[in-house]
Amino acid sequence: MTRNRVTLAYLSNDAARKTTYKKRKKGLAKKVSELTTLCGIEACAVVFSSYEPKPQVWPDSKGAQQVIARFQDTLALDERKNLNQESFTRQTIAKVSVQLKKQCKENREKVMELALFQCVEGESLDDKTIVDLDDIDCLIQKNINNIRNKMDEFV
Amino acid sequence: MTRNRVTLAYLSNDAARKTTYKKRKKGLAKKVSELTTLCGIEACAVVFSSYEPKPQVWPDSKGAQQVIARFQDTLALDERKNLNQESFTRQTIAKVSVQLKKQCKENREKVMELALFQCVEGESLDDKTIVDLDDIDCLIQKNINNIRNKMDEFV
DNA sequence: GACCCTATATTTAGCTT
DNA sequence: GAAGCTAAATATAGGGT
Repeated sequence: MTRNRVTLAYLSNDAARKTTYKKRKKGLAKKVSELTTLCGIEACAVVFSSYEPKPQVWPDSKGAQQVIARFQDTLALDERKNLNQESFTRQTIAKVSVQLKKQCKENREKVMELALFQCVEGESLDDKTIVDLDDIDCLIQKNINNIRNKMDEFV
Repeated sequence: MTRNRVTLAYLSNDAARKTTYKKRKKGLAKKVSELTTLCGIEACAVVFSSYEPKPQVWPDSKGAQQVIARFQDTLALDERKNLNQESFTRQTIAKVSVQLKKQCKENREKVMELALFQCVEGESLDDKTIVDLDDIDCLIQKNINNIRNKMDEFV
């Protein structure tokens, strides 16, 4: 007698698939039951098949519904946490964005002061040493855009 | 070495319970996975324990949610069917109740005819053979009440 | 095809490290 | 207390009825 050497793939033989389904369904139910009693925990399983008109559930319809309700509660909770996390991140990014703008403005003013000072001193204006204000504007805008993109990841 | 001889009851030993939980949780997950792949069906399992902050679900959160959604759809459908069944039963009982009342009325009339006939014939009225109309009323009322009670089971 | 049987595969309790 | 080991228990594929 050659015995089982499972290949763990979809059983294309209809009859074999059905018998295996029935056997393993029973086994699964037992495992769920044992896990709950041995460990004193809540568990459920739901199985749909074309062999039965209704879904098969363990420990029973009501018990499964209770476990499912609890599961969905945790999902809802996670959702809220994520929303909180998201709004927190948005706020943080918004704050940092404002600070950056302010800082850029201050820097720009300092550069202008420096340029003015350089003019007053009568030194010849070297294009390589003097910072181009348009370049600074461009950098500022780039930074702000980066921050905006980061924010958009959370929308 | 004395090996396992399971009693299939809550494991009061904390450490043993935890290791058993971890092992059997893994086993359960495998069983769910195997059942779905071998038989090409939908299945899920949900487990709550104090060993993990979140519920453990298979095949994964999304997959489990799909199976659960389908399960809850069938529940809703059953609910609707039951409601239909209930209203059908109510209607049937109401009809039968009306029929019974009518029948009782007819019976009462027949009894009255009989009593009248007995008087006309001039026979001495024997209290034991003549039916008491109040008793009949009482019986009719009892029957109607019984039917009402049956109806109330479906409310 | 459903149900039982049993050889074999798989799971797991109790150890050990 | 996690991770690995192994004997024993359990699940089940394949076969028979």
